[in-house]
Amino acid sequence: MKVSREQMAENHRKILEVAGRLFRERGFDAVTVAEVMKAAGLTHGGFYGHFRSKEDLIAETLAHALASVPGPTASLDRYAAGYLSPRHRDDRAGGCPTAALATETIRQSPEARAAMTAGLKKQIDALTACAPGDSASEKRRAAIGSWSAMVGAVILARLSDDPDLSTEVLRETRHWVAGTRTN
Amino acid sequence: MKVSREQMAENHRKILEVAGRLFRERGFDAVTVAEVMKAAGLTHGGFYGHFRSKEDLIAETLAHALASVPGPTASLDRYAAGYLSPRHRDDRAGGCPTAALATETIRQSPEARAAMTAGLKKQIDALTACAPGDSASEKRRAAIGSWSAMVGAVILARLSDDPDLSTEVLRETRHWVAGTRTN
DNA sequence: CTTTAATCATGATGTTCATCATGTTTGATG
DNA sequence: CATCAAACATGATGAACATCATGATTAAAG
Repeated sequence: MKVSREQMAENHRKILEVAGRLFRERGFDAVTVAEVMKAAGLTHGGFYGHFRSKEDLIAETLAHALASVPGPTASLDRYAAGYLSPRHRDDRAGGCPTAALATETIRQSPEARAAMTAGLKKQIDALTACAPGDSASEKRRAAIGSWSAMVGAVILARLSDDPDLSTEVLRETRHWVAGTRTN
Repeated sequence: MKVSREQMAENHRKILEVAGRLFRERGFDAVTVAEVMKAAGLTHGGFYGHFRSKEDLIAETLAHALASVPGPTASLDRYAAGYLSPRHRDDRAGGCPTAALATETIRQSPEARAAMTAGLKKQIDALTACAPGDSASEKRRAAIGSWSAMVGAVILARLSDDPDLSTEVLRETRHWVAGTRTN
């Protein structure tokens, strides 16, 4: 059952798409290759025509997901408001790959970590461009500190089983980031 | 081969200890029950005399590890300097359980998440006590924002495969946390 | 239109693991 | 010191899963 060149490219993209959602939702280990393929509308046997291994899928999926996520454009505060919203907290499958998979990606393949590192650099640069500060180094410091706080806050907010504490972490971190000295 | 009451308690403690290190190092899924028991100097069969299941072990291990980790005592800056040190970044097995296991604990049992939530509350309270600020709410905000930034920064620093970027994230976040308006 | 080879489906295979069944030793109890 | 049961060891068991082998279908190329 051969398919057209375009259909194959579309299948490949679909696999990355559903794998991205499944991984963010349930983690790398809990998601099976067969499950990813099924969610993509295919059978598990065809997987190895697209990827060398599950490890390979993970690395490619991370690169794809990090490239798809919208970065900051306007002000840092505006971006933080969206990132630190309950909406984002509750949408693991569609949200920031870093906040969803950070601690487990540390133990993945060098390729997976490289994809994450590239995403981190891109994000810091984008945040630096719209960060407050009088000098380039001040802007970069604000970008790095704010990004650390945003990622940490979403992770902590998701971790808490106390809804009040969870939203408090988001809200207070947002105000804290906005209230940083150099604005 | 029955052992004394004290020996059994010691074995139990040892299991929690080695499980804590192994989980932080390699994650929940990659560590096997047999491996934990072997590292504790026992065989895998005896495991179910101590715990109902692996899930149970995870929850108890988290509670144990979070209780063992030293919290902030002196100033917030002083604590941040240690937490955001390369030494802590490079010691996953012995470092902060939250920074090591946060994103995967979100998908664990309610008991495991409850342990993490309790740890988070304790940490926020301890940080609030030594945070800068003119009012109680300012102190608490500084505690929450700083803690989010600290956890996020260690996770990002571990994620990066670029050593320079990694230490930059730690250093800049430390200065950024120290330079917050209310000090 | 014929040939070729790529894409996917179906159905193993072998391993890894959590969990359990059973046996053995020996603290604890009186 | 005799009994009992707890704690651990040894050795299954059965399920889950990544990966592979093989075959069918059909785009693509000439």
